Amino acid sequence: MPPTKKSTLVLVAERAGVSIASVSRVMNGLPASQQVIERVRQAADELGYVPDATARSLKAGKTDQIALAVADVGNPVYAGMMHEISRVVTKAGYRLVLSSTGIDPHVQIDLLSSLNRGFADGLILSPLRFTEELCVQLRASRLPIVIIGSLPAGIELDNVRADSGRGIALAVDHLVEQGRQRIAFINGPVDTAPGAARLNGYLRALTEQGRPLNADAQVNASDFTYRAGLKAANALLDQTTPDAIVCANDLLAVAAMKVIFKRGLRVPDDIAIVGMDDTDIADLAQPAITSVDLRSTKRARMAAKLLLRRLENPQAPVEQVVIEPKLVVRASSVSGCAEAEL
Amino acid sequence: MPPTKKSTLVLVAERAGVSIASVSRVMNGLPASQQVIERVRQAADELGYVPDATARSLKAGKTDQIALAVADVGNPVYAGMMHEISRVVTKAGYRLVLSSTGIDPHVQIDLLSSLNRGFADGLILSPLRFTEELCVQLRASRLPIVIIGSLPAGIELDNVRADSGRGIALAVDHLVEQGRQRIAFINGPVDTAPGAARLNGYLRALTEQGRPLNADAQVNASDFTYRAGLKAANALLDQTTPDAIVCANDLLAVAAMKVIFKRGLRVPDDIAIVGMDDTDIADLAQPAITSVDLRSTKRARMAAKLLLRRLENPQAPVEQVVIEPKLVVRASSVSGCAEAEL
DNA sequence: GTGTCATCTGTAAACGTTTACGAGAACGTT
DNA sequence: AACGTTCTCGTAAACGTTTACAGATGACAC
Repeated sequence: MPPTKKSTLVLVAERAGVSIASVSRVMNGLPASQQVIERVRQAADELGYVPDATARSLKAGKTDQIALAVADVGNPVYAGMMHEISRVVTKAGYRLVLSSTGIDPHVQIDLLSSLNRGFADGLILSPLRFTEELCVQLRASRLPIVIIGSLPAGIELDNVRADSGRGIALAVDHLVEQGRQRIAFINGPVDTAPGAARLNGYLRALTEQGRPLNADAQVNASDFTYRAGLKAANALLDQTTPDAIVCANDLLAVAAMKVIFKRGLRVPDDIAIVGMDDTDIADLAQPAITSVDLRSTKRARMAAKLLLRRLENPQAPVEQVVIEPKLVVRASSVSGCAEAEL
Repeated sequence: MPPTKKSTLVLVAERAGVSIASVSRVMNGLPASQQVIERVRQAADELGYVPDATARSLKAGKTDQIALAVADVGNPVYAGMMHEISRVVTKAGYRLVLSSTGIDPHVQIDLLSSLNRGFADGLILSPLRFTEELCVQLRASRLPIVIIGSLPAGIELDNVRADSGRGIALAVDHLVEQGRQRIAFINGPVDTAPGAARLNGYLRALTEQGRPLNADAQVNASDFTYRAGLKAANALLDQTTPDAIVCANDLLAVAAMKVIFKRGLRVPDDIAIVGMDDTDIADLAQPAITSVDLRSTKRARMAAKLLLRRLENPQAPVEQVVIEPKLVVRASSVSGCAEAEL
């Protein structure tokens, strides 16, 4: 199948009757006489020569690769982020190396140590949990790292995060405005960074609105997935009867809605629903789901740019960006306008 | 931020008072005296030594990287495939380099030529269109390539594809069985490989069922996306009144359903819907959408395994796998059982 | 004809590994 | 004591580039 064996500078040089240095220069557009240029071009064409990326990397001390590590490639939020990051770094001439770390922090630690082997020039990391060991490795890394998500104290890295607590507050305030009284909350696991922030935002928002905190009104799904959401929603509706549910992401929201329908209740008439992330799913659902836009593609773009900036200038001051969430109101939370909204 | 400068074999060797060959041997677990092992270990620890991936690649002639190129990372089908491929190749010790090629064949051609630079050991490619130039490059590649999707004649590469034409036929047959009379079709662009196969399947299935081929009953969305689906569905319903619609993927199906609702019609009572790909979206929709499962994760897994096999044994005979589609029946196509299905 | 300068090109070192080869040591056998 | 084995370890070459340096050539002015 391979038509010819791999050809190198040496082979091209022999065929062109010049030194390898000249070949290298011609290939890189450095000054050379017209005659040498032509002979090298021809020899290279005839041999189908392409310079070897590995050798070049070794010499140059850079790989032109950027590593991206996210918890779950299957999650549409992360998929969208990947897409955006891929776009930005590709335009800057980098390749993207993908790691799906899952929820286990150990995989991330392995990743960090192999990053130090220099297979990439930098890393964009979006960790769900921070263990002590992970923090140690983060501090010890010799290569630039940008974190998507909030950082524990004592780690000075470029990062960009959404204020998801504030996002939940937007949702709660909106529901209060709509006259909802019993606002429940379906969260993901609270031992993750996003889970903790969202819980925090929910409690704070209710308090600020002068609402009682009712333990029954809050359940935690075992994961940020649709299937976990079905179980959580059933548990919630077994133990209480809310007139609104805030969900920690859109998958949980659509699961909640499914459970509500199955129990013969209506959305938004009986129960209003608000999701989070503003993915396509919120828009596709029937009725369309009000959702807090955490600007995931914007965050992804910023993260990529922060990393590119640091690769250019390793001495740049650490930058920490917080992106404001935005509520996108759709039919699932506004009584009486379900049809108008469509 | 970087705590120490990068350390190399030479530095470790100096500190341990041995030769670099000994250090290399110890690091790779090759035989050495107890004394040398201990001195090297200690020196390496003190210096925080980790072997350099690039240098190792150059010497070994392999990168331990596999490239994956798909049209659109944002599409949930591809996201799921990526996830699966990532899982398989990671377990085999490879990293995954991601390329989002978009719909432009030129990006793929660039990718192929840079693949010949040797930044990866092999490639998994899922092209939407085959241009002549792409075929030339595919034939000329020195590195193993596995194609996901069907191949034009004259290209001998490992590949794994779904019989999506047959999938459409399954959908049509199912709808006929359900007593539907006017079965319309919302396809994607027909100048793509999947679009052509699906159109073909639709026409053949109708013919085999002895149904008339009605030009009005078929529209092509400009893309396999939700937004394009809305326009296509509106166009379709403006020009004809089907009692069933087969859609070339789930996004188009959910778009069609949205349009149907907006026009005050019911699913499945007035119009039955069948999608394709059997993504989460089909399951989440309300009502849940019957969908043809093209086994994308299975195809992805097979593709990854084919590539791993070829990397082990470059001489292995070319393998071409066709995966049979399967119809997953849900509420959107079965009259009167909408509630039962939930 | 000599000196200065610019321009082009080849030699060789370097990037950080792995590994073939051979030298030497340790040890047992005769 | 001489010899063969076995084991350990260092020397050096190799992987395919880039690039500092110096040598060669020619042009030009004096």
